[in-house]
Amino acid sequence: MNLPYNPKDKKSIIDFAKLLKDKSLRQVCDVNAIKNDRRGKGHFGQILEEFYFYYKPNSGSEPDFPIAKLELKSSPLKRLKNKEYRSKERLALNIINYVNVVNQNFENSDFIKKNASILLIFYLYQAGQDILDYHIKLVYEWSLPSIDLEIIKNDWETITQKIADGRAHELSEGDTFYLGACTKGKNSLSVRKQPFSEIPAKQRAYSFKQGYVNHIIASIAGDKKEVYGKLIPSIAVTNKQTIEEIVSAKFKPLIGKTDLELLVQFHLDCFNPKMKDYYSRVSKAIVKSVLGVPQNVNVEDYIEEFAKAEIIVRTVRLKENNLPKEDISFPSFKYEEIVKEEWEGSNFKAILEHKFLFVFFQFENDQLVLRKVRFWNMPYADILEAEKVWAKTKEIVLKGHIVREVKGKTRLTNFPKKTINSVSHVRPHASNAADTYPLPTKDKFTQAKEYTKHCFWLNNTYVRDEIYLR
DNA sequence: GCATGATCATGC
DNA sequence: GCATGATCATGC
Repeated sequence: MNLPYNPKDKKSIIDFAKLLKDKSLRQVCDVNAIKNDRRGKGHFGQILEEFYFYYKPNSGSEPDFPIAKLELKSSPLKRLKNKEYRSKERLALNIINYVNVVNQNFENSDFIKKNASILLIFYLYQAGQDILDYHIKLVYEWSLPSIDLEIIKNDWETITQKIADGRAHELSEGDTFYLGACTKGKNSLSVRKQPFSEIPAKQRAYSFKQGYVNHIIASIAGDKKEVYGKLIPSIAVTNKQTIEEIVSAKFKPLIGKTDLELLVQFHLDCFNPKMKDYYSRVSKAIVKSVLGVPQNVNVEDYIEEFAKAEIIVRTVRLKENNLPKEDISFPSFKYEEIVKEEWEGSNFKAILEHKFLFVFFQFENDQLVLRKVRFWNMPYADILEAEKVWAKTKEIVLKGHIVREVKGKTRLTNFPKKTINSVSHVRPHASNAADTYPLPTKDKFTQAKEYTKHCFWLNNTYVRDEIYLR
């Protein structure tokens, strides 16, 4: 068959791909040849390969166009309320071959062979729409930028080291910054062999984190009228220095100083100690000053490396006995959503697989002292513990067994308590009792169709033992 | 003193 | 108006 492009010539492939811009699959492919069972979620890329570029999908370690050394990737965009475009998800790359990778180094790895140069095709996802009608928005050839290479190499080595340690089954996306190891496969039963342990490991693929994909989108969209993400000033990660090292170095001279000393040092004189949220505001302001972030923006939105890695910054006040004064809350969950989720795709697991930056202050003679700064992500065993809390919560909502008893103004619930699990528990997270989300099942005890918003919390004892003291 | 339920304050 | 990060209040 005569191809409409030359598969040995990179430019020819890219030129042909550019014709996809502002089109849909229906407009460029022979739709009648596509079977109905190929039209579901996840088939966009396969249809593109088979019915536009005319080659059979492959999953070898070579790129899709081996001679031109070009990999083809398509991925969905979403549109925000403010009309800006963002990546809908992480960008999944090649499957990690646990057995082979331990004999490779970064430069000659399957990852580099496959993804050094990628032909990126971004389309706008619209719920309910036939995938044949998705609008193709961006077509671009992209290669690993040198500015990110050091961090990505570090990430690759972190993943490889864990496999070499016989801990492939404990991999988590939170282990790394830009390049993650995301689960891949139909469900948690998709496992494969690892070289230094008998334990089967979940199948995983390299992936660029969503925040990193947003950065790619912003850089390739250039000065387009439609906004595709944001370019953020960098804290200038210099060669051979990790994000951890840079941030630690910035905080190091300040460890042991009091909140008042730090406020003076950074000319932050606008905080009234009588304000209810004084400490959280002071902590945040200090963190911003240390990292060079203007006071009116979020750290996560301003620092390029934090945005790309989707690092979550949390400040914690410890009591003199090292116990955090409060547990740590997350956004409230919607009852109607959690009952439809599976653990693998759940919001809670997604949060727990993030990289966190914890900033610890501690009370000392009624003063607050900057004690420690720590990058952290949840170890695999603890994610399994959190899963129990999540599963129990889902079950309770599903059965409508939330309320156990009403005592005056207080309702006792069956949600997992702090004493049940070492990692996490469920508590209200609302403006007041009337601040509710609808229930999928009427509550058996109160007959209510809605219930006060709740969220998952990290136990303060867990934060003390596993994040602060460890 | 802590666990659990309830609520606050801000910014977008 | 509400999402988010956080703190308050009360009973055991």
